[in-house]
Amino acid sequence: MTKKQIIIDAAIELFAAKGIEATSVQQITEHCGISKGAFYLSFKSKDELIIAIIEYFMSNIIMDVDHAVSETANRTDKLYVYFVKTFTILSQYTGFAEILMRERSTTISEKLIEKVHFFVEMANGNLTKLLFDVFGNQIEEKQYDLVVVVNGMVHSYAQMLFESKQHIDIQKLAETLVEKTTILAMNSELVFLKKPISLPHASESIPPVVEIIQGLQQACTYSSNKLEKESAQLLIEELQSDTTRAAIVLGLVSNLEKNDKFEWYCYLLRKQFQ
Amino acid sequence: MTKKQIIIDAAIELFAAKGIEATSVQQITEHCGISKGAFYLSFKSKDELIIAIIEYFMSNIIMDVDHAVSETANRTDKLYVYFVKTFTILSQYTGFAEILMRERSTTISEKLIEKVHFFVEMANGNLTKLLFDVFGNQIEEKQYDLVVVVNGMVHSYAQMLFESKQHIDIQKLAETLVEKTTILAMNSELVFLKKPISLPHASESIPPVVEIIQGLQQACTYSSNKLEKESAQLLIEELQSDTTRAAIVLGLVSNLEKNDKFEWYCYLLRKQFQ
DNA sequence: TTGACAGTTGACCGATTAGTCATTATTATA
DNA sequence: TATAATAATGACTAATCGGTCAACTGTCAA
Repeated sequence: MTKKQIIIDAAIELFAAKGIEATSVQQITEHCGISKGAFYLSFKSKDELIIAIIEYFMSNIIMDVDHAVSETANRTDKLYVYFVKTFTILSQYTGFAEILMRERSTTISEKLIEKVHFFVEMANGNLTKLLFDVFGNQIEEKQYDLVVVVNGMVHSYAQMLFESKQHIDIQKLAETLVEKTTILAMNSELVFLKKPISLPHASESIPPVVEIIQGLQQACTYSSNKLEKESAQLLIEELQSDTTRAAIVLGLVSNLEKNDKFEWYCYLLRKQFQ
Repeated sequence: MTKKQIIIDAAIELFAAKGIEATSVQQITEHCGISKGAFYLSFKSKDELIIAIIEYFMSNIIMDVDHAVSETANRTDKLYVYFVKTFTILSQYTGFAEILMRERSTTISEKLIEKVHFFVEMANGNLTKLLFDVFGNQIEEKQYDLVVVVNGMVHSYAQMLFESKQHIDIQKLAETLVEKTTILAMNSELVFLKKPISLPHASESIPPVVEIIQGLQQACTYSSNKLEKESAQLLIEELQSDTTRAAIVLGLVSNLEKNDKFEWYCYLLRKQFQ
C-alpha cells in the first residue's frame, strides 16, 4: 500500500467522523503515524488530498455500478442491479458516502466543485442510458425528471441508512425502488424539466483530452511494467495526434485497463471511442 | 428589529455564501457593523448562534407550511399547496435552505443534531398526516416509504434549484410533484419501511414540556405587553401542574400566539392539547 | 569507516480563530 | 448638570490552522 493510500484511508475516517473543514492535517498525520512533513511529500496541499479522495471514490463508484449494469443481460434486471450495486457500494464506503451526502461542495476550492459536477453529470448520463435501455423511448420527454427523482430517492434512503445505523436489506430496498421507478416511468405524464439541468461550470470541465493525458502520465510514474509504460506512451501520442484512430486507442486501452492506476482513464476513453 | 435578529440575518447571508465553518465571528460582526464584543452580548458562543438560526428557520418553515395546508379546505388541493409553499419558502430563504441542504449537522455540537432531528420528525409527522388526509387509509402500510420518497423528491429538486441559479416555475413543479406522489400513493404495493425511521437520540428530545417552559420564560423577557406576561406566567404554572387542563392552556395560548416570540411554543402546545 | 543521499521529522512561521475584558460612549435618572 | 447604569468597543490571549525547512536518521557503495 502506497503512502498516499495510507493517508487517504486515515483522512476518510476522520473526514467522515468530523467533517472535512474540521479535520486538520495534523490530526490526519497523527492518525496514521507519520509526521506533518511526510504528508506534504505525498500531497501538495490539503485541498489536493480532498480532490484525490473525491476522484478516487467517485470514479470507483461510477465504474463499479456501470460495469455491474453492463454485465446484466436481462433488461428488466438492469435497474434492480443498479440499485443493489449503488447501495452496496454506498454502505461499503460508508465513511466517504457520508461525506458526499452532506458536504456537496461547501467551502472548498472552485476546482473541486467542477470535479464533482463532472462526476455527477457522468453518473446522470449513465443513469439516463440505463433508463432508456429499460423503458425504451416512451420516457423520452420525462427523462430529466426521472433522473432527478431517482437520485432523490437514492439520496433519501441512503441518508436514512447512515443516520440510523441499523442494518438494512439492500435487495428488498432495491426491489421497492425498481417498483417505484417503473410506476413513475410508465404512468407519469407531466413534465417539469424540458432540458438537462445545467450545472454552472460543468460544460467547461467536460473530460478534456488534456486531463486524460495528464492522468495517464501521472499513472505512468507508478507503473513498473514495461508493456504498460510503452502502451501508455503510445496512447498519449495517439491522443495528441490530429487523426486519432479509435481502433488503436481501444487496443492500447485493453493493455492498460487491468492496472488500477489506469482504470479510470481507460473507462473514459472506452466511453468516448466505443 | 432586535440586535439578535440583525446578527442572525447577517450570519445567514455569510453562512450561505461560504459555509458555517468557514465564516468567522469577526466577519459576521463586520458585515452588520457591530463590534466583536457586542456579538457576545447577544450570543454566548458561535454555536449558540448556529442553534438559534436553525431553530428560527426550521420552526418558521414548519409552521408556515402547516398553516397553509390547514387553511386549504379542498383535500386534493392540500398536497399542491404543500409543495408550492415548501418551495416558495425554500426559495425565499435561499440562504438558509442551502445551509440545510448541504450541512446536515457536520461538526457542530451534539445538541444541534438532536434539535435538527426533532424538527425533522415534526415535519415528517405533518407530512404523514397530510398524506392520510389526501389519500385515506389505503396508504397505511406505505406511509413511511411515501414520506421518504416525497422528501427525496423535494430535496433533489431543491438542490437543483440552488445549484443552477435559474428561476423556476414553482406552480408547475408542484403540479408534477403532486402527480408523482399520487401515482406512487395509488399504485405502489411493495413496502420497505414497516416502521418509522428511528433517528438516534431523537426519542429523548421529544418536546419535553420543560423545554417549552424554558422557551416561554425566555420569550417573556422580550415582551413588554402586560397581558402577555401574565398569560405566559399562568401558562407556565398550568404546564407545571400535575393536572394540566387543556382548555386553560389553549385559552392562554390564544392570548400569546400573535407574538412572534411565542408563536412556536404556541404551535407546539396546540399540537399537543388540541 | 566514510560520505552521499533519499526519506523523514517536528520546531517553527504567519495567519486566523473563538472568546475576554478593561476601557470608553451613550443613555437614563435625579 | 452630575451621577449611575447600561451598551459597545477593539486590543488582547491562547489555541489552532496550513504549510515550510533546517536538521536528523538509516541505508547503501566505495
